[in-house]
Amino acid sequence: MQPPGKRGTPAAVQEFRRDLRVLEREILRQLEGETSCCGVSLPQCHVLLELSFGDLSLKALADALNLDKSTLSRTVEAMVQGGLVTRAADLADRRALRLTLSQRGKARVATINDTCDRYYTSLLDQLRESDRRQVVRAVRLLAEGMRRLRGCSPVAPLCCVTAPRLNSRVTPRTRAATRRPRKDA
Amino acid sequence: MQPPGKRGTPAAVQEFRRDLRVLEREILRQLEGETSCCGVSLPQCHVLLELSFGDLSLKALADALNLDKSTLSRTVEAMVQGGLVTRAADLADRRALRLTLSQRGKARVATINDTCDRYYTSLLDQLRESDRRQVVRAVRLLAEGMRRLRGCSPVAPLCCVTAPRLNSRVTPRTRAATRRPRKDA
DNA sequence: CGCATTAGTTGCATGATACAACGATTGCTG
DNA sequence: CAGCAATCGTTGTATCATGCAACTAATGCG
Repeated sequence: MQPPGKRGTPAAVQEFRRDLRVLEREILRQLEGETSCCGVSLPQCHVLLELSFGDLSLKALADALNLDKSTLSRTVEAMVQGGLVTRAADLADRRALRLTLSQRGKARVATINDTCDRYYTSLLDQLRESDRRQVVRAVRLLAEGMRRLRGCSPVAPLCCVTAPRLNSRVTPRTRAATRRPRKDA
Repeated sequence: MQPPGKRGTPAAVQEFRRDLRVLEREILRQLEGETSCCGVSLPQCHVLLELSFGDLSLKALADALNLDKSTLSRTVEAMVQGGLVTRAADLADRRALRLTLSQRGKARVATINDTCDRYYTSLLDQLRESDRRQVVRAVRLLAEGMRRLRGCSPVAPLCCVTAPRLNSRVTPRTRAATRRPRKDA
């Protein structure tokens, strides 16, 4: 294993990396659980939260969530049918839609936020007062930092050369042959 | 909007919630970019990292990643065909497989880690020395805290009553009718 | 007025996922 | 030991989320 250009990644960073990975998985798992049990999928949840800050067009929403407009179109459709979102014609630009949270949508947002807050409260309650302040501040710093960094270079011009993306399409028939070498092996 | 049982979620928690949400999205975006550009999907990446700590059976892997064994079976299949993972019969228990990283797999892990480290380094480099130490420590605390909390109660017995999960299956034909109210409206 | 652009919808294709049914193996229990 | 339940992995099937491409409607610009 040749460390590619590794002029010694500090051990601290490596530990940090590991911790962040754990954190990522935990956050994801938590969000998954919360939202799915609140009756919306993760993307739907993101839409709700985004709209809770103000009305948006589909395009704006797609940009904000970094998703294709077609994807959002369908997601929103489901939410309209579910009575969480209202889709009205934008009077200024009749191509565009004006997406608004319905009362039910707002209530749902409140529920989600409440659930999250309860979770975060019990999370922070585990910690000592000083640690708690530190954690709260650090998360802010981290979020800001990542956001700032995103604007700049994609960090890795090296990485994109390496990779012949795997194909997870599987030819089912040939598979069995690959498997266990029968007892007689 | 009736605050359901809200005996006043502290403002600090609400801000913390917002920051964590940003963080979550940023982490996800970052990971997505890194791994997809390293030639593996996110789940594949998780498999690589998990196996980098030691060989596992498919079952163990599925448990570790909280995924169904069928899902993992296919994911692993793709990685075997991609030459990243070796699938050998477990001599002790011939039902089980022994999944191992190949040399290429190990190299890929190294690449991924290296890419991540470079990112995290530049992330931390943005910060003042004192902040940096705080952030590193806080992430550890947070990760540990979430992990600990996960063992206990699922936090929310309330939330699961509220939700008639939306159906994102869409009847395409009726859709157009719902849409814009023609100019003459 | 025409033509490029933009917003949204829809038709595909694909990837990730879960569940159920199944085959092979193991292990326990009578 | 014979038989049956449990376990591991594979495969069939269904669903959801997603992106791309093609299309329609509307805008805006020359």
